Amino acid sequence: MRLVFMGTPEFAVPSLKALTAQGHEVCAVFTQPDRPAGRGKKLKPSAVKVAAGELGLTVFQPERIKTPEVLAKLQELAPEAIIVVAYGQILSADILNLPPKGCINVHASLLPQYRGAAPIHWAVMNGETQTGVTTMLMDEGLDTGDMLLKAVYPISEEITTGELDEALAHLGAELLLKTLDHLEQGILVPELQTGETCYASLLKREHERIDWTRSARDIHNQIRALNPFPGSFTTFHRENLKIWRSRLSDSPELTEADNHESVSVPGEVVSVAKEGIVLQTGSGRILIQEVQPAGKRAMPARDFFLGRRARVGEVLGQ
RNA sequence: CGCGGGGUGGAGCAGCGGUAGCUCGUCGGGCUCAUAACCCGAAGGUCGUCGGUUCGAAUCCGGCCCCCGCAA
Repeated sequence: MRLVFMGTPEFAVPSLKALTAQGHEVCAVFTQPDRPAGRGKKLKPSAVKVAAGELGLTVFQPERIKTPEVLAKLQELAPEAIIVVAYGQILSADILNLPPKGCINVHASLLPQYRGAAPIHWAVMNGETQTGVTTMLMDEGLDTGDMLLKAVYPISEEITTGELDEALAHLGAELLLKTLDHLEQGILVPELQTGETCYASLLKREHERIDWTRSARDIHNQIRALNPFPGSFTTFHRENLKIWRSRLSDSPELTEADNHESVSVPGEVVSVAKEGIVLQTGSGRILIQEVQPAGKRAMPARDFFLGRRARVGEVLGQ
């Protein structure tokens, strides 16, 4: 099928590669313009731009997609369908109506749950036990189009957003191929989104700070939800400290610490063990395994606390 | 030139002008039914790099390389 692909981050790359590998004709790739990123405000190309370059595809990076020039270009390209995977710009009705077979979007959640920008982060943050990917026929709303196909994926207790993102990116790519296949066969049955919906908004700085009065499970979910980006943080000795990895159960140190009946306040260091350090929370205790102090690289929590001479009884987040 | 922190034995840190120290790890020995616990001992460092100041620099000054936090 003759297609135009629109996508930006790493999540979209497997879909793009799958399309070309399957023999679809990707006549153009649209992605966000290179943005200043990293320390020196250097311009950085998007993951999709890099992949498209490797595949030898034509790339367009309009600052705004909703211009007459871009519309004219799309008309000239005359795709049968436009594939959109985490592009980052809202398409106008003119574009949505342009391809005869419509605009198809791959979204990283089981719609109508977690519409919006950060569906994976929020699914993990909220402690969901499963999520998935959905393909839909785009309309003018935010992830409100009629659903085409879905694929379910479990969220284990230890998986991080980064790991889940990668898994769903590949699952999404497969689902996209299947969707196009069914589309060509004419056996797709678009399904209206009904029932309970929720939105996954962009993360804000306050979502990153750890509130030690919450439960150990909530905090663990937060930590893995924000790994590998942007990270959860707390403070120690008045410095910011990112927490990258934690564990709830299956730890001798944890169960042993739980047996002590000592009174601890949320955020207090209960013990320093081989696997990391055990902290008290508002409900239960959590093992912190990997941390990163400001200006340093990530390191085992044990190394950090030994080097900084942390003691049992000190309190984080103050 | 966006703001800022840092590069010291295997790891994490301290030292900030006078021949390098702490915790952990490692190795050897001891205690113990046993141990990731405890005790004794040992090995291991051109202090990122180049140059300058000085009687003398990890420590002061300048260049370069590398790592990271914030902001975008």
